[in-house]
Amino acid sequence: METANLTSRQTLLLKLIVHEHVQTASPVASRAIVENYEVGISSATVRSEMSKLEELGYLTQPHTSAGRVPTESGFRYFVERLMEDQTLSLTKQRMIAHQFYQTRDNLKEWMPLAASVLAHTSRGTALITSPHAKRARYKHLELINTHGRAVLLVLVLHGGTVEQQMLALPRSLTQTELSETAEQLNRLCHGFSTLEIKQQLAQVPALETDILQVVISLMQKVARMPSNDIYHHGLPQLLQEPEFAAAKGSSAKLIRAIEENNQLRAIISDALSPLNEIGSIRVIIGGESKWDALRACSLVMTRYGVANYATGALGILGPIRMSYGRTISVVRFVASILNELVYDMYRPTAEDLPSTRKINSLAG
Amino acid sequence: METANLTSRQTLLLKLIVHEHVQTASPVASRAIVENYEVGISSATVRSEMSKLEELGYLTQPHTSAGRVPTESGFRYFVERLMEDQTLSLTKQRMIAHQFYQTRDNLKEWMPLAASVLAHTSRGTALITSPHAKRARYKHLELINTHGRAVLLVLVLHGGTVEQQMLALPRSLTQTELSETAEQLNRLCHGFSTLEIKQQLAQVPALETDILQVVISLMQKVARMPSNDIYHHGLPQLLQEPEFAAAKGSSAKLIRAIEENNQLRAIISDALSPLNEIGSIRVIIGGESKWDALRACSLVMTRYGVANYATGALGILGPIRMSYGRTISVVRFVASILNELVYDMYRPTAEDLPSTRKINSLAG
DNA sequence: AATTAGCAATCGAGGTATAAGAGTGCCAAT
DNA sequence: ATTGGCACTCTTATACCTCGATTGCTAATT
Repeated sequence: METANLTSRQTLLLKLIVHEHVQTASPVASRAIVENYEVGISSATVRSEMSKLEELGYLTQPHTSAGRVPTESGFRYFVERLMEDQTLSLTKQRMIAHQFYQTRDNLKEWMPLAASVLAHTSRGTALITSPHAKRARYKHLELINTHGRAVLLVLVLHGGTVEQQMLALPRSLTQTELSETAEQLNRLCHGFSTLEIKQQLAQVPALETDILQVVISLMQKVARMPSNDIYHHGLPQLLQEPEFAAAKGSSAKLIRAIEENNQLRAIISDALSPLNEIGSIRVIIGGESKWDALRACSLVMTRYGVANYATGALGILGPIRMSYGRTISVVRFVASILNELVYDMYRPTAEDLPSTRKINSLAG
Repeated sequence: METANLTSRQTLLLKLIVHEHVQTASPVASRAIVENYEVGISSATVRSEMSKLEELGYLTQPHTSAGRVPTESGFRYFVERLMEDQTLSLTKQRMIAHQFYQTRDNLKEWMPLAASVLAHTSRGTALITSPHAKRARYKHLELINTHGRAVLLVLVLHGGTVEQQMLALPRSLTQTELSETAEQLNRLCHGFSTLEIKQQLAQVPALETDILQVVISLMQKVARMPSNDIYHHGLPQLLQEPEFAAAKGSSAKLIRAIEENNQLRAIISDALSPLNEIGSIRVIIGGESKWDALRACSLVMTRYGVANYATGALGILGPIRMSYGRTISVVRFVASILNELVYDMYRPTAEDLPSTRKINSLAG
C-alpha cells in the first residue's frame, strides 16, 4: 500500500472531505470546502489536490460534473490514520451507565438495552449477541414437571450459560422422581464435557439415557453456534438514510440479510474469533465484507465479555458514509460497560477453572 | 349495509374482478374479463355492470381511463359472501403435518416452524405468538446456582407457562441452600395466584421475600402481557410485492410497525380476546384497522390453543390484494395443527382446575 | 514553481411537449 | 337488454430542452 505519501495539506483535505460527505450525504465540491472550512487556499488549488487524491484512489467522482466522494480506501485511510479518538460526552456516558445500572441484575434486559443505546446514538442498526461461554462443561441440571409428559430441562454450564428445552418423556414422572433423576445426573456428570458425558452413556439406565441425549445435544448446540440470538435494533432508521431510501432493491436485500441471519452469523462469528482481542474494534468498510447485500454498509464490531469465560459480539451496521469516530466511541463505551457487567455476573471462581485433574483421569 | 341487492351476474363479475386483480396487481379492464374468463357477454355489458358495482361502492377507478380495482368493501363483500372455502391440497397438508410431527416434542421449534410455513404458503408476513396461559397460578419454582451471586429463577405456572429470570442475590448461596429455599416456597405457594402470594409475603423470612417479589413480578408480567414474543417471518417477501416496492415511504413505516411491535401487540391482543373463539378467523382489510402504517395491508388472524388454558395468536399480514381463500385455509390449517399440539402438551389435568376451595378459604 | 482567476466543457436533474396506448362512456343499432 | 363502434380522457414513456453545478484547463500572477 502506498499510504505514506500524502502531504499534510492532502491529509487535511481528505479529512475535511470525509467530514463534509458524512454530513451532507452527497459529493463534495471544491467550493464547498473553501466556503465551509477556513483553509487558506482557493477552490482551484483544492481541485488540483482533489485530482491527486483521486489518482491515489482515495476519492472518486460519480460523474464528470460532480464533486468528489471518498472511496472505500479513502474511508479506510481516514479511519486508520486521520481520525482522532472521540469520547462520548460525560453526560451521555452517565446517562447510559445509569440505564445499565438499573438493569444490572436482569441479564435478559442487557441485550435490548445495549442494542437500543447503540442504535439511538448512531444512525445505523445495532447488532448484538448474548455473552456466550466458550467450552461447554456440565455444571447443573434441573428437571421440572410442567404439565403431563412435558418436562422442562434446564441445563446450566460452567461459565453461566443456561440452556433450556422442553421435552416429552416416554412416561409421566412426578416432580420428586424428576428431581432424583436430576440429582443423580448432577453427581455423575459434574464438570464433564460433551465427550466425557457420551462415555457415561453406557453406564446409566434407559430413561436417563434419553435425558442425557438431550443434554449432549444442548451442549453441542452451545459449542457449535456462535451465539443463540442476534438482537438487532434500529433497522428502520438505517433504511431511511438517503443511500437506501433511493435504491429500493438494495433495501429489500438488506432486510433479508438481517432477518435471515445466516450472513449476520458469519459476521458475528468472525467478530467473536479469539484472534479478535476484547477491546479491539473491527471496522469493515463496504465491499471489504464478502456479502453482497452489505456492500453499501460498513460494520463496526467488537467483542465484549471476559475472555475464556463468556464473550459476545456487538456493533453497528451503518451506511459506509457514517461517522466512524462517533460510532467507534459508542461501540467502545457500551462494550466496556458490558465487560464490567459480565465480569460481575460471571466472576470466575476456582470451581470454574478447567479441572485438569478430571480430564487427565479420563484420558488415562 | 345494502349488500343483498346484487344480481347473480354482478356477484360473478365481482368475483372475477377480485380474482383477476389478485393475480395481476393492477386495475382490471372490462376486456380482460371477457378475454380471460368465459362469461357469455361482451365487454360493453361488463362495463355497464362495472359502473353499477362502482356506484354500490365495491369497485373504484384509480383514474378515468383505467380499469377497476375492488374497494375495501368490495373485498369485504367477497370475503364474506363470495369466497368459496378452500382447503390445502392433501400433499401439502401432509408435508406440513410431517414437519410439525418431527418437532412435536420441542416446543421451542413450534413458533419458527409455524411462522415459516405460514410465510412460505402465503405471500405475506407471518405473525405468531407462543401459547400463553390465561390465569397465572404458581405451580413450581426452581432456583439454580449459575455463577457467583447469579441465580436462575425458573417459575412454572399451571397451564405450562414457564418464565425464567436471572437475578443477583444479596449473598452467595450453595445449590443445596437454594433447593431448600425453593422447596419451602413450593410448599407455601402451590396453586396460589399473584394476590394470594402477596398475602404470604408477611409470613416468610427476608431472603425469600426478595425471591417472592421476583416471582410476583414474573406472574404479573405473564398476566399483563398479551404474549412475550411476536415472531414474524417473511417481511422481505411482503415488501417485494408491487404495492410496497413502489411507494418507498410506506415500506419504512411498515418495517417500523413490525419491528417496534407496540402496534402489533394491539392487534395480537385483539386477536387473543376471549370473544374471539378458537377456530374463528378474523379478517381485517386495509383501513379497517386503526393503524396508519397498516392501511395498505390486510390481516388474517386466528386464535389457537386450548381455551382457558393456553392460547396464542397467529396470522398473516399481507397486501390488501391477497388471496384470502388461500390465506385463510393455511391459517386455519396451521392453527388446527397447533391446537392439537397444545392440547397434547398442555393436556388439562384435574390438578390444574382452579381450586375454589383454596380461594374461598382465603376470601373468608 | 505554486497559486489563482476565468472560462469553456460536461453532465445530471428537472421540466415540458409530444406521441402512444389503454380504457371508459355513450349512442345508435340489433 | 345487449352490443359494436367511436370519441374522449387520462397515464405512461420518450425525447428534448434548459438550467445549474462542477470540473479541468489555461493563462496570468505571485
